[in-house]
Amino acid sequence: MSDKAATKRRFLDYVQESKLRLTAQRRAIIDAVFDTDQHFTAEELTKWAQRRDKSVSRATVYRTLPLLTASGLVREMDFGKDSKFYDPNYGSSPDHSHVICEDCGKIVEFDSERISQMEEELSRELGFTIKSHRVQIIASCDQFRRLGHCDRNPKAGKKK
Amino acid sequence: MSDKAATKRRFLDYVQESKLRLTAQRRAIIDAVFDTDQHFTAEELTKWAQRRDKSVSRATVYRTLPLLTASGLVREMDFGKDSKFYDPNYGSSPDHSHVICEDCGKIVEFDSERISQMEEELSRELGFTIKSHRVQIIASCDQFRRLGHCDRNPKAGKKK
DNA sequence: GTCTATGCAAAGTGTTTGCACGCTA
DNA sequence: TAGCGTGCAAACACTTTGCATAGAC
Repeated sequence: MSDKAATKRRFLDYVQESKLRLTAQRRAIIDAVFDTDQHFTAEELTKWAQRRDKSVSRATVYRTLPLLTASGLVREMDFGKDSKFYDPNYGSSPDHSHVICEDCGKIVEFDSERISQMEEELSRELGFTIKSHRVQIIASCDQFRRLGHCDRNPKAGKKK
Repeated sequence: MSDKAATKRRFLDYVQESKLRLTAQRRAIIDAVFDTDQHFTAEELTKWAQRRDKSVSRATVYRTLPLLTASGLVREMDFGKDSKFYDPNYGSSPDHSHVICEDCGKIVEFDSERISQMEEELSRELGFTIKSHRVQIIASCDQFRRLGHCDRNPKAGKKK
């Protein structure tokens, strides 16, 4: 989990290889992305990046996000909420899935080799080649229900 | 799969119980929903419903969709596309998941008890009570790649 | 007759884009 | 210097909502 620095370097390499220019704004956005383990929205990322460089605009964030996902180091996710979420841990562990807690609002990652087994089966049965999966488990939080708060998310309860 | 009629009746019961009014528009929308096995968007549903009753407006469709999902007979799904999809087969088989094919555009359903096994494990490990899941397998279509078309979807290839 | 449901059009929301300018390579 | 990248604001696509009217019960 602490190979964030490596992931960031990998992205910088990607920028160079792709003959993209490393602008101050992109730097701020990248720093913001690889400084967190949390899943974030475009709006949150904008805020974080602007903290590092006030000149970063929403438009640039939106234009940079596809680069991040194209590089394979950030994954775009859709939880059925209003806006998309982005997962900065994709580079270090590409195969994880998510538990989304309705009570404490926390997104928890998990790995499961069972999913790959299932996919192999499906692949054979249905004549598809599996490219990727999106597994989201919606849960409620035992601790939250018991105690009214949850260690996983100090801010629990807030509704946006 | 042919208990569509039963599912529709269940929904009509739901409408009565909830003291909702059974208007001509709602009837048209419901008929349209339970006349298909396919996953659909709000726009498609509007079109189908209008074929039965020209007076159905987009607004009414959007106002009716929450009723359909609240009744538990239709599921809202988010495939990361622009608009949401709705699954009319939820009432008859609540636990299925989806394969979304990038080539032929088809959405195929599958059941897997492996998922429930996995969920039980997670529940224990993480202290969550699992409420539901959203499992989407993104695939490419073997037949489509080989033959340039796919039996699953005659319209294959069309982009929106 | 009451009060929910509707159509219309306007407003919202998150995201994308055209344009002229700025700045990296 | 060439041309990609940027901010701004307008444009977009989907969805929601305010309002006056229609119609189910």
